[in-house]
Amino acid sequence: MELSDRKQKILCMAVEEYIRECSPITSGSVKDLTSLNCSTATLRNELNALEAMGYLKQLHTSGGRVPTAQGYRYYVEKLLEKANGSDVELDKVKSLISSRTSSLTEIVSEIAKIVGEATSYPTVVLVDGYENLVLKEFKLIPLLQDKVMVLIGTNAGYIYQNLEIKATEQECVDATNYLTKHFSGETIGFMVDNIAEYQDGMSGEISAFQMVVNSLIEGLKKLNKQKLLNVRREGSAKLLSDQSVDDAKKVLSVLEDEDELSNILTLEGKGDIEVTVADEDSSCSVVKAPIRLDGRQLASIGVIGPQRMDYAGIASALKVVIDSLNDLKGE
Amino acid sequence: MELSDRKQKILCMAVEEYIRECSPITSGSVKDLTSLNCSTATLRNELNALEAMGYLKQLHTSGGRVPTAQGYRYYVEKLLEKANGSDVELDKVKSLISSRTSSLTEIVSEIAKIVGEATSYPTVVLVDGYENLVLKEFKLIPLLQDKVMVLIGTNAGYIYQNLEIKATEQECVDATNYLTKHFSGETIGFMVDNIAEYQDGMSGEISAFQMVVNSLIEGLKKLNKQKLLNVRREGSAKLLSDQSVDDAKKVLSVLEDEDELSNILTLEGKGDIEVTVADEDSSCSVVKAPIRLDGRQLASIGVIGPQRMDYAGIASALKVVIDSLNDLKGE
DNA sequence: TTTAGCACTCTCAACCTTTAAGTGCTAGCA
DNA sequence: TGCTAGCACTTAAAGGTTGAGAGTGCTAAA
Repeated sequence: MELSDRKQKILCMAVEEYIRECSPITSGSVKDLTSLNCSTATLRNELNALEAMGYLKQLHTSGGRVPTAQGYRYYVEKLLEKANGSDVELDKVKSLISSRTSSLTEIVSEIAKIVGEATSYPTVVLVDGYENLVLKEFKLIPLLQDKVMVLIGTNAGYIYQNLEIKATEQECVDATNYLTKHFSGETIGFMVDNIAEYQDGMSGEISAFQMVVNSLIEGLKKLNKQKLLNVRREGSAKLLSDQSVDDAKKVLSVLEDEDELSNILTLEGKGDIEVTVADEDSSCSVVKAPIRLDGRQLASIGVIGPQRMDYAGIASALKVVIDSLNDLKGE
Repeated sequence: MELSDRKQKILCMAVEEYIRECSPITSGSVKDLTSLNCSTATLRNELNALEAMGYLKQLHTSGGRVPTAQGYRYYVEKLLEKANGSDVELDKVKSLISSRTSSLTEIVSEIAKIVGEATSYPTVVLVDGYENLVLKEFKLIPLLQDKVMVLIGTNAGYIYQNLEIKATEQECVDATNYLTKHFSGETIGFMVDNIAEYQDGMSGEISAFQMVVNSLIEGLKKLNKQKLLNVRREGSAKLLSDQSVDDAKKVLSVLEDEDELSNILTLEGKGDIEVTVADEDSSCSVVKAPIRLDGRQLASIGVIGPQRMDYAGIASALKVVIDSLNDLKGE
């Protein structure tokens, strides 16, 4: 059922006002805050209708109305239709891009920091697998005490791995060359899936370095299952001032539970920005988006907060950031 | 002024009980909870005396007493005298030790995690400079796009650095050999301070790789000024249940302020475990300790909480962890 | 030095009252 | 049919009162 123009206007204004002031919306405040030329009685009828449709609810008979989860959702949908840029400091995003010499971990942490600071809400970035990273460079370096450090350059920064194996300088060089020759330009997923085949096809030339390569692949498989989670806690102290203790507690609990964060950040659809509004089932609201590079999804980013939070600001900040990242070519 | 045995007993019991139950101590509860054979009236006199000395205070005329900051401090001092081990999972500490292949960052994060989980309080580890790390191994690796990755093995894990310079394979090998020859076994501080001298004394042999070495030292100087801070938020949601909203907010604010955390973690004395009790000046309590390796201080670790927190449990957990680490020889 | 006894103080919870805000409803009007 | 004015009704919030209960300080006696 589609809402009349006036109902839409009233509902959106109500949600925004409630997000801002946290005080229930009354027929009087609607009259003051909109340019609608009608009496409070008329507005009361409208509010009554919106309540009957499930968008608003009264906390008690004579105390104004507050948005329901459904009301928030309606607002958020309208919002995403006309999502526009925001005042995120684009400079920061750009400097991030130029610093691609960093490790993936640093880059992820930097993205979380930028969004966290721009929105003043807790922000989580999740890299849930390295399959889609594109390989650019390999370096295997023998270290003291039978260890080998593997340095893998990708289109999204470097990743490191420590292997507990004994290998000679020459074996490392051979392995480096072998990997560079066959897998440069491919994704990590491709390499892990196809390495066996490559080795089968050249059983003649297999030598000592094969052991090194196998160990690396084993390591990567393990690494792939681990999730790289970066959590920023911007504004979590502020939650206590802005929200009921109960709501704040819910958000803080979620932030401490890494499994739940992973679940939350898993993207449902193929769209861009997705919003989940807290209701009886989910204890906090999330605005999340995929991070892509060269068209492949690498990670997802989510801003976590209570039901009453600044969806508009967050969504537009996220949009700016992920658009910048998505535009970025993995040189 | 020294307290009588009985006063000591009463005060310590009062603090412990208040930490546990968060309800004011009355003459009745003291009688119930201690084995002292005297009447409540006598105990009232004692409580009165302790109040006059500043260890306890009444919130209102007839409502029992709670410890003052001074009272907590007295308790904590007594506590540290007889600090004993706890049920921290020593296995975890040991597995940490065996995983010295990791990077310093990973090790620091692991220490914070162990203590955070053992105490259920927010825990911060601060590495405020790399001067005292002992150098074991160098590897300079030329990468694509005019970059050089520097891998420095120390007695406390590896540190990485990315240099934005152009260098040949041979220059990197030369630099690696040069550094290994002169500084293996020394501290990073020594190397940074003395490198100029070494170079002066051998102006004849200075060659292309000098540029690489200089760039590395510059980088290390910069790195040395940065502080490596790892913050775990264990139990920060629980704070909201256990404490007044105000106290919880204070702790959460501190956790968000990296500068303040650095200040807090700076050790005052030369002792082992230090405890600061929250009072008018400091908004939260801290139990902190130095992390040493081979007798040199590398970092400090602190557990942050409200005034009313489990000092005994935290102090003993910290003691176990830092003793294990201090015993550790940086092979 | 300790104890028993007692008057005193203060919080807390329950209860009531008043006030002001905001509503739903109805009847009348465009 | 939609809008409006008016009015009775509801409710939360704030303020005040009360009684009960817990715990104290003080005093006099052991």
